[in-house]
Amino acid sequence: MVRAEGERNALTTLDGAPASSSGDPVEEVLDLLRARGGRVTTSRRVLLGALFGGEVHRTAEELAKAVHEVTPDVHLSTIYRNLDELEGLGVVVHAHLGHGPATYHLASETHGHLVCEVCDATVEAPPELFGELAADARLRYGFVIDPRHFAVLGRCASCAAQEDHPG
Amino acid sequence: MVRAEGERNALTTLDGAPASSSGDPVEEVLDLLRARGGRVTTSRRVLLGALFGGEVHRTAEELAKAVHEVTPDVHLSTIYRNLDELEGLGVVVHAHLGHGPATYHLASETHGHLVCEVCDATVEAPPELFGELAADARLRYGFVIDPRHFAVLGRCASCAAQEDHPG
DNA sequence: TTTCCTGCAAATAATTTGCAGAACT
DNA sequence: AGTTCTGCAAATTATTTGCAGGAAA
Repeated sequence: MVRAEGERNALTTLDGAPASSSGDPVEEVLDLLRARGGRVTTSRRVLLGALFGGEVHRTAEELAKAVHEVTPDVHLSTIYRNLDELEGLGVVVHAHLGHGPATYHLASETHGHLVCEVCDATVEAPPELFGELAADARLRYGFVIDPRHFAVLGRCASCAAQEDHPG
Repeated sequence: MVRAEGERNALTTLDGAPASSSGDPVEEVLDLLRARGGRVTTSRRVLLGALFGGEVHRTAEELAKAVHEVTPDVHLSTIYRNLDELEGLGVVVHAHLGHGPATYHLASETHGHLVCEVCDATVEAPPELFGELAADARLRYGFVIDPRHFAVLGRCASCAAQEDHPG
């Protein structure tokens, strides 16, 4: 289940266009950004570096902390603006896992989330888990669920167990 | 699908104890509150009146507006505190439907939510829709999903249609 | 008369925005 | 040069909290 850092690939969700440059996923995204009229800046490169390495789910604040280890002067508002930009590019998605701040992750890391209301543990669930629900929702309501932007709340295994036999 | 106001019942989730008084659901909840050492106040009675009549999903702000039509001096912070109290009693639950403020509704109105990311429309989905997901989540992860505190994001029928044939 | 509840003001947390200067193309 | 980004400060939104007076039991 642990994923090596180099293993992550960029732009897999963007219709098969073979990314141009180096093979470095960060540079691939930066190329895309430039192709869309955006500018390649240090803060964006470092943010992407943080996104492609490290924990999957991170808040803007946590990403800022990672960015600051390389470039301490990047302002939090810049992180927010860049995450927004990257989301528009389809590279990043955010999700609201229970209460607290939103978390951001790579769009290529598509999954749903099961979030424990008691201990805040997050289980990443493969999209298949939602297949039946997706089919039913479409059939009954014409509703197309978004498998990426997802948080289902409840009790994780250990917290549920503790509630069944308290004390 | 439209539900007459008087039809709503109180305390259905609380283990079968037949509520004492008048049959008015508001008064039933107030009895419960008093039994737990709480005090029956005007702001609580009016808030419960608002919850038992009117739109199902409302934000604290919207509930405050409804309360103010009867008693204009109830402070928003009191609404929050009372909603919290009622949630502790199991009478009310809140859910985060996409972005924006939390919404509150009666615990007896149990359902999941399908929220459109484009137009914010909310479809109330019966718990059965999540049956398969609930079973799989429990089987594969030991995770017990909470069918009440739920928001699945995606595209509603009309917004999904518009994306398929744009323009 | 004791404990709980309320209004008010202020604090908090997460995020957004206006602006003037700095950096990319 | 011309547009886009950035840092900073301040505004916004949603919610919480401390406190001192007022009300329910």
